[in-house]
Amino acid sequence: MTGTTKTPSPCTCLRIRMAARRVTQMYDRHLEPSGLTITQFGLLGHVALMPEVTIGKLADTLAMDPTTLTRNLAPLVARDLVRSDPDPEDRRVRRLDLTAAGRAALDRALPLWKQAQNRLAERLGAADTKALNALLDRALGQLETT
Amino acid sequence: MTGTTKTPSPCTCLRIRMAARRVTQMYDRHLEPSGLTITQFGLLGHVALMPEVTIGKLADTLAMDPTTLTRNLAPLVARDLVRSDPDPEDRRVRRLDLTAAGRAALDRALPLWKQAQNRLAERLGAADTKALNALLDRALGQLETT
DNA sequence: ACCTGAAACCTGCATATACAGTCTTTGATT
DNA sequence: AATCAAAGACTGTATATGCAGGTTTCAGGT
Repeated sequence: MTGTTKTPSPCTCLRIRMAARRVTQMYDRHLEPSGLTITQFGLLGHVALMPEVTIGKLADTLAMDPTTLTRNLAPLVARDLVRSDPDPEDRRVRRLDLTAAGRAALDRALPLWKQAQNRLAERLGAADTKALNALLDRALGQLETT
Repeated sequence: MTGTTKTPSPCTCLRIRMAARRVTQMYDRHLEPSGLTITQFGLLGHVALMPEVTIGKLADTLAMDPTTLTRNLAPLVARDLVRSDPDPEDRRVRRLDLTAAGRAALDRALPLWKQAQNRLAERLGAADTKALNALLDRALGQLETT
């Protein structure tokens, strides 16, 4: 008997965190056969689209602290899905890239992610899904650098 | 130079997680003088409104795994802001309550939370804030028990 | 009284998150 | 060339999150 949530909490932060928990769980369950979490899937996807990206740049793109990104990359690097090599031009920075195994893992996970995405849209309805995405995008724009 | 987010990521999950990170950071910074995180503030507030609540019931209300709630309560219990006593009627369950110190901490933090809340509404605009809250509430309703 | 299944919570493990502080490297200034 | 400030990433610590599996307790059936 879940489902007796009686708290019309006035706090936007709690609400968005609650929703993030639920949505994350849903995506993680769909992705489970791939051995990736939604966070890891997102990292692989972004590295695929941004070859040679640095930690700082990617962290900025993801609104994630660079130290958090470093830790989140660790299991992917350990499993040899992502390469993180120092740039010979500027040895302060590291350049991220997918390995062949990383590309393969991403390809395997893609249909599972699509399933989750469809499932969510089904639950929320097309209109609400679209509206939610738009609102979150606007919010992210307004909260840059906080 | 934060602020060059170029990813109109099609993934609702990543978006909501990004927004949750940003919003959480904002609230945590406002709450910092109180020595509470927004999570801890939320727990104190809910325990205040639901005296004698059990772990399971509160976890359900917050869309949070009971094991997560147990861990999140630990620092509050350690600092003697929350009491977590076994129910004599049914010794499987624990009953949560605020201590006097917990009540005081909550009262001290309240104006800081209000500041954060106002600040967010200011950034997003009144209309978007309202719309976002409503959408998140609907989403949470649709995602019950996932 | 005994067994058994379910309920409620906890522990072990792994990932996710970020602040403060540190180390290395770079580039600019003298 | 020596110095020094800043950039980029990592480490230490602490909280946040949830799955798998375990323990204690309770309620029902025999």
